[in-house]
Amino acid sequence: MRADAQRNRARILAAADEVFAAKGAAASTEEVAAKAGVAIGTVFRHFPTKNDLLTALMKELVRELAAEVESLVRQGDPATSLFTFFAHLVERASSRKTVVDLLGVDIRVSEQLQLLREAVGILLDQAQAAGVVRSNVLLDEVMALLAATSQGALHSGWDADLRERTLAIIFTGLRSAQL
Amino acid sequence: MRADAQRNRARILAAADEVFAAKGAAASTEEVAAKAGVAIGTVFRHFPTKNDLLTALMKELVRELAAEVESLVRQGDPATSLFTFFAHLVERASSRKTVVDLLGVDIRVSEQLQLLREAVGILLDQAQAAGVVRSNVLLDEVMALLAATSQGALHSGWDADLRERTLAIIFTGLRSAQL
Amino acid sequence: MRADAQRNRARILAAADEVFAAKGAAASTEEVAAKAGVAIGTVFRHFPTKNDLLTALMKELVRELAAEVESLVRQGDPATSLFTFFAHLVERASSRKTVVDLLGVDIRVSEQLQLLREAVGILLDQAQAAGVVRSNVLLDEVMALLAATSQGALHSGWDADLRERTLAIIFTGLRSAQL
Amino acid sequence: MRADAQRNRARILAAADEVFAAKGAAASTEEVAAKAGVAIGTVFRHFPTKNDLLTALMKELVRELAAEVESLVRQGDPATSLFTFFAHLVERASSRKTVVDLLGVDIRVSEQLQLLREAVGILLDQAQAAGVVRSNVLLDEVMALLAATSQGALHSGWDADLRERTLAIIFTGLRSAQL
DNA sequence: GATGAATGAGGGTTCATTCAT
DNA sequence: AATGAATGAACCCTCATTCAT
Repeated sequence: MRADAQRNRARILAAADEVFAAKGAAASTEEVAAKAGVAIGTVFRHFPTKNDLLTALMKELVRELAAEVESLVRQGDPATSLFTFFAHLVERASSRKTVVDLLGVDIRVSEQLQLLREAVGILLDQAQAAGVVRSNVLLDEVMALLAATSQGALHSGWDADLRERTLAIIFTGLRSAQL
Repeated sequence: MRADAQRNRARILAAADEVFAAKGAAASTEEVAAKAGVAIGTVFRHFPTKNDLLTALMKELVRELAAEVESLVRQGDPATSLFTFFAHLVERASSRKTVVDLLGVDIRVSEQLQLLREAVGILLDQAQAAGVVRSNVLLDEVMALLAATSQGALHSGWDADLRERTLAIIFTGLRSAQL
Repeated sequence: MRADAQRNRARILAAADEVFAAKGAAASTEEVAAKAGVAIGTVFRHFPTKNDLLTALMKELVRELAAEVESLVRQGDPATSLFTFFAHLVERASSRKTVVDLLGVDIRVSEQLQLLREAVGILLDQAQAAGVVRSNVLLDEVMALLAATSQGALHSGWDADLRERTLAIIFTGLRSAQL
Repeated sequence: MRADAQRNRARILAAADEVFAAKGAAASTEEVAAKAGVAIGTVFRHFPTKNDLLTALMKELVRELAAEVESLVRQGDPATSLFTFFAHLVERASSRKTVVDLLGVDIRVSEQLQLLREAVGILLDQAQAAGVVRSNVLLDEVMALLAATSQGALHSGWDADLRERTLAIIFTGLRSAQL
C-alpha cells in the first residue's frame, strides 16, 4: 500500500472512531469521509462496506485492549490488575459510543472478542490466585459485567464519581471472603 | 377524544412496544402502523413525531415499573424486594430492546425516570433498613447498575443462567458486612 | 387504490415506457419520475424495485400483444394473420427499446411470455392449416425469429423499407412449397 | 510505442473481450484491468474512454470477421460461403455478448462495419452468381438479418438445434426459385 | 509508461413527515 | 378522525475518470 493510502486509511479510522463514538454506529459514512477530509469513494475503497469499517474499528479496539492487558500481566500487580483494567475500560467507554456498540452488539465479530476474552481470563486467574476474587467467579460473569458496565457508562449521568462508586460495588461483589 | 381514537392510541402503543422490542428503535413507523392495523397517518396524528411515540412508550414502561415497585413496597419482603425488582427488570430487558434503548439512551425523557428513581429509592431504603444492603450505597449507584445490567442483558450470550450468576455478584456487592 | 394513485400509476408506466423505449433499461428511475411529474418516492411506492417497474411494463406489453393476436384470430384472415402480427410487432419494436430488451433479455419474466407464445401458436396453426406456412416449421423457430427481428429492428439503419424487405425474406422462408 | 506497452495493449484487448463477452458492456473497466493483470490507469492510458475500448474491440472483431470472409472468398465454395459465414457468425454470437452489443448498438463505429459489409457483399455476389440466392435480395437485407439473428442467438433458449432450424428458415427465404 | 489511490457524480432504495381525499 | 398516497432528503454503494507517486 502506498504511503498516502496508508495515511488516509489511518485518517479514516480515526475519523470513524470519533464520529461513531459521538453518534453511534448509525452515523453516516459521508460524515466520516468529511471529517477525514477525503471523498466518499475513498472510504469505500478502504472499507468496501460500512460494516467493514465498523469491524476494522472493532479489531483496532480489541488489539489495543489486548495489548493493555498483556502489559498489565507483565508489569502490573497480579492482585489488582483485573480491577485496574476493568475501571480503565469503563472509563474509556464513557466517552466512546463505538466501544459500547461494538463490545455489545455485533455478533459476527465475536471471534475478535475471543482474543480479549482470553486476555481478561489471565487477569482473572491472577486475581483469584492472589485471593482477591472469589474462586467460584467465572470468566463469563466478568465479561458480562464488563460489557454491561461499559454500556451503562455511556449515559449522561455517569460522571467519574458515579463510575467509581458503581465499580466499587461490583468489585466488592467479586471479592472473596464474603458470604 | 373519541372512543375509537382512544382505542387506536392504545393499539398503536401496543404495536410499537412489540415492534420496537423486537427490532429496536430503528424499526420503521410504517411497520408499527401495520401491526396496529391502522394507517400511517393515524400514527402521526396521535404521535406527531416518531420520537413522541418512543417517549410515550417510555412513559408507559416507567408507569408499569413504578406500579410494580409500589406493589412490592406494599406486599413484598422489605429485605429482598430490591433484589426481586432488579432481577425482574433485567430479565424483562433481555427480551425487549425497547426497555434498553429507552432506559439508556434518551436524555430528554429523564424526567420520566425520576418517578422510577423515587420508587426504587423506597426499595433501597427498605433493604438498607433491613440490613441487607450496605448503608453507604447510594441510589445513584443502584440506578446505574440497573441500567447497565439491563443493557447487557440484551446480548446474545446472556441466558438465564448467566444473568443469574452475574446478578449474584452485583447483589453480593450491595450486601453489607463484607470487607 | 385511490383515484389519484391510479392516475399516477398510469402516468409512471407511460413515462417509463417512453424513457426506457428511448434509452433502454439502463435509464434511471429518477428520469422516469421526472417525466411522470412525480417524486422519486412515488415511483418506488408503486414499484418497490426498478425491476418491478420493468416487469410491469412487460406484462402490459404482453397483454396488449396477446389482445392483438386474439383479435386477429377472431377477425383476421387465417392465412395471413401470422405475417400481419409479425410485421406489426417488428414495426413497433423499431421505436421501442423496451420491447426489445424485455422480449429478449429477462429470463425471470419468461412465464409472461408463455401467454404470448400460446397466442402466436394459434396464428401459426392457422397459417399452416391454410397451407401458407410449411408444416415442419415449429413454434420455437417462429418465436426466435420474432425476437431476433425485433431486436434488429432497433438499429438506426432499419427504416420502413428495409424492415419490409427483410421480413419478406423471412416470410418466404416460412412459406410452404419451396425446397 | 515500447514493447511492453504493445504487449499490454494486446492483453487488455484480450481481457476486455473475455469480460465483455461474459457480462456484456456493463461490466466494469476495473474488472478488465484485473483480468489483464494491469492497473486501471494502464487501461485508460491505452483507451482514454471506456467507449474507446469497446470501439477497439469492435475493430478487432470486424477485422477478424473480414479476414474470415476473405478466406472464404479465396478458398470456399462460392455457392455456400455466404451461408457458412452467416451460420458461423451467429454461432459465435451465441456465446459472446460483445459481438451482439457492438454489432447492434453503437452507431459511431458503423464506419468500421463498412469493411465487413463490403466483404459480405462479395459472398452475396458469389451466391447470387451461383444461383442459390435470389437476385433481388439486397446486401442491406442480408446485413440486417445477420445482425438480428446474432442478437437473437444470445438468448437463453437458443441452443445449437434451434439456431440451426431458425437459420434454415432464413436460408430458405434467401434461396431462389420460390414464389 | 505503469501504478493504484482519490475523486465525486449518479443510481437504487428507505423512511419520517405532510396533505389531499 | 382516518386514510394512504406523495414528498424528498438521506443513505449506502458503484464506477468512469483523473492524477500524484
